[in-house]
Amino acid sequence: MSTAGSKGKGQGAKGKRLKAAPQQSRVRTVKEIAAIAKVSVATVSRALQRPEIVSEATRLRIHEVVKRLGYTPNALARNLRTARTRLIVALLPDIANPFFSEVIRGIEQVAYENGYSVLLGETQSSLVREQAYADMVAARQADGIITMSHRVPAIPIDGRLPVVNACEYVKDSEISSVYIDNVAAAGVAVDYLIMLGHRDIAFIAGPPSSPICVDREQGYQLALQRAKIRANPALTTVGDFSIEAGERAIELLLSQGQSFSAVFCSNDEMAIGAMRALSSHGLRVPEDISVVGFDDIRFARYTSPPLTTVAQPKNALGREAMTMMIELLNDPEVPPRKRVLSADLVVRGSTAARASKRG
Amino acid sequence: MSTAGSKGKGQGAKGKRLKAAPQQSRVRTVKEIAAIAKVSVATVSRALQRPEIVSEATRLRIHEVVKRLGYTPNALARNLRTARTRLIVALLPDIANPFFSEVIRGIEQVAYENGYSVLLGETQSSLVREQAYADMVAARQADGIITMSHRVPAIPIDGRLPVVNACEYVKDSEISSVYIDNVAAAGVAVDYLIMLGHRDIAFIAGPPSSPICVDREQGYQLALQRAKIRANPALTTVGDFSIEAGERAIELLLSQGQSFSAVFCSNDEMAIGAMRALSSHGLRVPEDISVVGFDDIRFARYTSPPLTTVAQPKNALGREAMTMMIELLNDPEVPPRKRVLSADLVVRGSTAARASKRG
DNA sequence: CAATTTCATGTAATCCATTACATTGCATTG
DNA sequence: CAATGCAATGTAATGGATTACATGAAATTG
Repeated sequence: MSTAGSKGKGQGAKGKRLKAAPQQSRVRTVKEIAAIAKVSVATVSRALQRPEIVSEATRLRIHEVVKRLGYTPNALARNLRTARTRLIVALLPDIANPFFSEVIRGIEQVAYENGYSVLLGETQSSLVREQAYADMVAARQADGIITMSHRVPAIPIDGRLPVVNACEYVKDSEISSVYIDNVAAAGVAVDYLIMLGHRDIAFIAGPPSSPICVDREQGYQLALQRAKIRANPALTTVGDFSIEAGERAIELLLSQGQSFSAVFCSNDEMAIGAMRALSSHGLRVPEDISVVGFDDIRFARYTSPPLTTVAQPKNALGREAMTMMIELLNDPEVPPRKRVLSADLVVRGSTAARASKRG
Repeated sequence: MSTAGSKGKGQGAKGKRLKAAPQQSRVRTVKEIAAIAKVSVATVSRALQRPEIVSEATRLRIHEVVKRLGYTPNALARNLRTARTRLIVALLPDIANPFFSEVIRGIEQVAYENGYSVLLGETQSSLVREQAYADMVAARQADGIITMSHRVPAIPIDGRLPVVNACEYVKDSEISSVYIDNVAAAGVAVDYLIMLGHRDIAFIAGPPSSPICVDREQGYQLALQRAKIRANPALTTVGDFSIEAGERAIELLLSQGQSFSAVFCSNDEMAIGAMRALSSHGLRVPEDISVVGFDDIRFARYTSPPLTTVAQPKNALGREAMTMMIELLNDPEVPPRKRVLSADLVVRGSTAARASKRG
């Protein structure tokens, strides 16, 4: 069932080496433009940077030449001089993760609107790679870093670190962060399950190294307390945010003979895994077990049943992070901020009132 | 159900402007390192670039100073001099698309392994943005472009364009491309449906502007011909690769009263949409209708039923594209190649033998 | 031992645009 | 009309590294 596979062929047809066609169009420099337009390089630069301070006649002349020769100023030279690259590193563990890819989209949008570009910093959770990207800032190849992990990369420069934290947050009060109130959001989700009559609510946590996971767990605990439900520690398991982790968590609970009528998961992937594992054990969602996820990734509404989940404002998180970054770069004196966006519970088909009788 | 929202406060507590703490650690330059290590700047540069040509004593001395002062060479200055940025733009319509995000991951991996970084060029299919990223190459802010669309961005430089095409392909024989044989791959999928006894096979096509979509449709047509099945044009509809498009396509077919026992979709999202629409009409997959997708995105195996689909080697496509790009940058003389990777049909639960009797 | 390499290092040009400072000419003002 | 200001443009310094070319010393060769 494999559909062929061929190597590229060797030498191209006319593989002679045409030595860059004698086409008159080499790479241009200000100097050439200046010479042709009969002005100094300074004037060319000014005509391009701040046209209003150049007389109309010269300006038009220069622009004509620039256009005719297709001149584009060398960004490297400019950046070296101005000490700004207009590049921002977006540091994230995994670009294929649907949550992060939505966030990065928000980042990209605001970046584009402001003349910045985004450098992809996929770390695969490796500290080495994280550091490698942080070093790009030190090497002045990027102006700042938006990190989606809970670590603040060490950048050996002094003064204000050009770092903004998104989704996750760090204790460091010098670092601006955007995130949601995970304790509250998780609480809302669990409140809802309780309202549906569930009392034995399992929790699939994320890696405890990340503060947001701790918060979500705390939200879960607090919600139970509010409802005067004694939390059963055996109902809490830890996963790594993968679909498989969700499956394993359910397998574990079932194999231990735990009794529960609902599961709250720290992210949607684990919820999807959980739903799969449940149905493969003949348990129906939501009739037998209700499932709630977290994030509201693109596919959450297309699972069957559609997943009830806490919707993070993914795009807004990204947009806001980039906005803060630009603010910070424009004025290193602006005080760091911790910005909290709101998250909403989206009720879909994976949750239902607790069945009158059942484990 | 909303969880708070707060603005940052105005002036910071000690908002005086501390004039970059007297901490002795400013940004360093070769000059300083050279002065401290009592050598010339050339020697420092050499000690860092090609340590082997510097005597051991000096090398160690320089490295010691570099380390002690935490010196990182200014990448902008280096890039300006060497005319290389080691940055590659990855041009794609949508980073949140799970197919592309896997490809870009492959790109990122090879880039990282070779000391390159990836600049995210999300275009939202806008020509303006596509051009904006292409211009970054002209401005020497990036070394090349890997495009995942079927257009070749216009870069006003001469000689070999530093462009590689991934997933899609362009006619231009001067541009290297990596892709799968879409005609064959689609054919394999449809052959399989035919083998299961299906004869009325609907096809949900993608945007005809893209060559790969044309190819997939052709593969579908050819497979029918091979089986001597007269293609029913009414069974082919066009979508835009979105889940909603898949739903709409099915709605349309059903409302027209078309009869079919299988649907082949040009991508997985549309297949997911199709499955939803089918089941919302009380049609069971695969008992009543078989569904086949294309791409094998991460979630394909987690739909219910799990989706039978043509698995594109997403990571390999990305890796290969970046590999070609590096080759091309290292030697602009290497002839352009068209590299075809193999794709395999992955049979899961959304396909079954045609029911003995049924529309 | 003189002649020739080789090795290690230094000097200075170079990459290309930005911009501080200098200059020129003209208009305004008292 | 001299003095002053401003507008337009030019000259040259600057950003920070890389590297071609130059130099001196040590090693090799005949």
